[in-house]
Amino acid sequence: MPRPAEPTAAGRTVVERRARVDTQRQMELFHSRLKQRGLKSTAQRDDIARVFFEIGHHISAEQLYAEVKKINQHVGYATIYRTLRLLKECDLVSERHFDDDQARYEVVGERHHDHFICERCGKIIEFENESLERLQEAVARELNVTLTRHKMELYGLCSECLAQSR
Amino acid sequence: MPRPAEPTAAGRTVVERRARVDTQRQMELFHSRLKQRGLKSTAQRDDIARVFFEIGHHISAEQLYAEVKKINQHVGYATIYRTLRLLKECDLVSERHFDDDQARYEVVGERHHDHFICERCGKIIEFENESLERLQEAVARELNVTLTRHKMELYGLCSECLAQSR
DNA sequence: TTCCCTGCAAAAGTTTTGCACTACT
DNA sequence: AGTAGTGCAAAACTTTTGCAGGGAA
Repeated sequence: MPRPAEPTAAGRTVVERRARVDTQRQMELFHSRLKQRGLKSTAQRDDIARVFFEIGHHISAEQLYAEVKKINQHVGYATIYRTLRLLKECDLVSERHFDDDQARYEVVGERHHDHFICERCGKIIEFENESLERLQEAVARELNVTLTRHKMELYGLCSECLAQSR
Repeated sequence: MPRPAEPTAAGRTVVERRARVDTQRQMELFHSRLKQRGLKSTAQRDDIARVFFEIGHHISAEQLYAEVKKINQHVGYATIYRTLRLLKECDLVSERHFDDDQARYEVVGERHHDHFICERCGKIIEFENESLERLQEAVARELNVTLTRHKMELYGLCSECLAQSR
C-alpha cells in the first residue's frame, strides 16, 4: 500500500495509486455512449479503447498505436486518432499537452489531479492537493472568471534522478 | 494604473500590467549575449527580436512571422524559428504550449506568473499569486522532488464572455 | 577573408482527410 | 440493405534541416 506523502500546513498531498481504472466499467460506458449517439461498436474501437483503459494514463497516440498493433494487426493510425477523438467526445478521455510536441491522453472521470514531470527520466507523478484546488478557485474569483478546468504541472527532478546526479 | 484584484485569505492575486517590457534594454541584452557567444548581430535577428519584444507575450511563430513580414519582406520562416531558438538560448524568451498545437513565446526575466485562458475569446490573463507559489513549493517538498519550474493554467470564461453568454 | 547567417525548398513529425471498400445493425 | 467505419495514402500543419549564396566582423 503506497503511503501518502507528509502533510504540511499547506495541505495534504496525496500521490495517486495506480490501476484505478475499471476497464470493464469504462467499456460499458463507451458502448452505451456510442449507442446513445447512434454510433456503432466495432472490433477496432473496442480493441483501441480496451488497450487504452488497461494501459491508462499519459499514453501518446504513437504508443497506443504500437500496443494495439500487438493484438490487432489491422488497425491504422487514422483509426487510433478517430477513436481517441470519439472517446474525448464521450467524455471518457482527455487530451493533454505536456512540454513535448505530441499529445498525451488520459482517462477521465476520477478526481482531478495534477502532475509532476521529471525532466530527466520523464517519469510522471500524479498528485492531489486539496488546498491547491481551493486556491485555484479563489484565484478565479479574484480574476472575476469562471473556471471550467485547470491544470498545474511541476517540472524538475524526481528523488531517484536527484540521488543519481550527486 | 491598474488595480490589483481583491485580496482574500488565500493570498493576493495581482493581474499583471501590460507594457512591462523595455524593448531597448532587451535588445541590448540580446546583443551582448550574442557577442559573448561569438555570434553575429544581423538585420533579421534585430527585426525579429524587436518586433517580438514590442508585441510581447503569447505570440506564436506564425503571428510573429506575419508581423515581421510587415517591416521586412526578406525574412523566412526558418529565420523566425532559428531566432526564437537563439532567444531561448539567451534566456530572453520562453516557449509555452497551451492547449492548441502551436507553441507560443513570451519574454523571460520578469517575475513568475501563471495564466488564465478564456476558452471562448482566447484572451490570456497573466496573474501572480504568492500563496500559489508557496503551495507549489510545499507540494514539491512533499513529493520529495526538486522543482526547476512549474506552470499553472486556468481555463474558463472571462467576465466579458460570461456576460455575453446570458 | 572567413565563416556565420539567410532564404528557399525539401524533409520530418504529428494529426487529419478523401476515397473506395468493409462490416455493423 | 443501408449507412457508418476502416485502411491506406495523401494532405495539412508546424517545425527543422541541407545547401548554395550573401553579409557581418
